[in-house]
Amino acid sequence: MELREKIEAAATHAFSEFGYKATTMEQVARLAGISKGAIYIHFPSKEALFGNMLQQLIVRLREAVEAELREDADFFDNLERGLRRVVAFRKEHAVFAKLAQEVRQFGTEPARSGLRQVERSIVDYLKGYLERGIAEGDVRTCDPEVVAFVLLRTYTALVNDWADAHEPLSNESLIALFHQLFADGLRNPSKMAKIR
Amino acid sequence: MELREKIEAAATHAFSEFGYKATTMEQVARLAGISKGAIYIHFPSKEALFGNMLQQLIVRLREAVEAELREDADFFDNLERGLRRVVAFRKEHAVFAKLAQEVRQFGTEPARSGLRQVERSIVDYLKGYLERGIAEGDVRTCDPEVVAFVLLRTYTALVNDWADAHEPLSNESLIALFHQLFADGLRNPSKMAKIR
DNA sequence: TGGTTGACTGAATTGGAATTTTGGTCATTG
DNA sequence: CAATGACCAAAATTCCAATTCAGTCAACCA
Repeated sequence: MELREKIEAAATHAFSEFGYKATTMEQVARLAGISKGAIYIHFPSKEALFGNMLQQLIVRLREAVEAELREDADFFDNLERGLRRVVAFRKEHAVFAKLAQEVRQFGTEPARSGLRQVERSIVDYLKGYLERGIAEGDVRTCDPEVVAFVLLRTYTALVNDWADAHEPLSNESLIALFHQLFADGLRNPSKMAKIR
Repeated sequence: MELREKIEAAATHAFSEFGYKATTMEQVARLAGISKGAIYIHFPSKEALFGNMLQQLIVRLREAVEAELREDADFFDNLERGLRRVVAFRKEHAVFAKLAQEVRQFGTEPARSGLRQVERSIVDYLKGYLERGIAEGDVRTCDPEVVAFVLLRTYTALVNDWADAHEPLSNESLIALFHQLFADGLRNPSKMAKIR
């Protein structure tokens, strides 16, 4: 295992467990079995190490989702497949929840801007995916940027905030809810005649 | 004008402008043109004064929305009417945004629990409204509690957070977006055949 | 001698003592 | 006797000393 990879693994572990500000470079070094100075041969700063981790997580998540998609399936089928893969990643994206909590509690600036960047990546990805859906005629014409934003925020609200005051949603309920809300809408199809 | 009403008006004004922790009882008294002690004849504590204001705002908002609803209109028409009334309330519900910002910045506990209560009121109201929509057959069967939660969170995300990184949405775009997302869903109706 | 270390530095953060502000009370007053 | 504002205890804020920690670099090997 390359030294760089050892550092990356140690950093991911530490940041995931303790958040940004509570993990020290000393700690990462010890976890990687090297000294603090050696980290700086591979990464110029703590923020760079952190950014690198987020980048990698995003890439891994995207690759996992993409492996799940089917060329021949329609947009909503694939949305469901992707969502199913994402919720299975609980362990991996617990970091994001941890960091969000840190931002709420301490306002740690690098954690905040890191999360902003993660949000941008995800919204951009969803946006491109929606654009393809529209081009192929599966999705109604809409502003893909806003819709992507709403999809992500709905997901995080349901996964992170809903459980504050309710039983947490099972993965299946979450997927069913998304399908019901966004694919088909709330309108009762047997009353379609009532549309003005 | 009753003394109590004067105090309420002064409190609403102060809390709206400065948030919870930055408004002092002295200040409210001065704004109401009375002395600090006099407030305590009508309200037992600062928190009570604050809670009273939130309560009133909620009631006024609900009444304004309800005045807009039509017995003979279907669920989604009425949702649109209500939403239109709510967005016209910008001035009034700026307090909520102000308080949310205070909670993020300082974590002021009374502001946090006040907002929790406001959220509960609104979700409860939406829930009842959804239940009627389901009973009357306008709305597809669904869990009204989760859906109410998602509707509110989507609204606040679009009104409060979307503008952090984009042009703010016009009232009309917001209403159109809600209609498109939740009433009809994203699925392109001309491809309905593709549903498995 | 190139790669690694860990003592070192200055900037940032923390803890807590001293000081100020403020929610709430109540004897006094007009 | 309704209203006031001086007063009190508690909470918040301000300092400042002590500590922590990101990042550096002279010394140290292998």
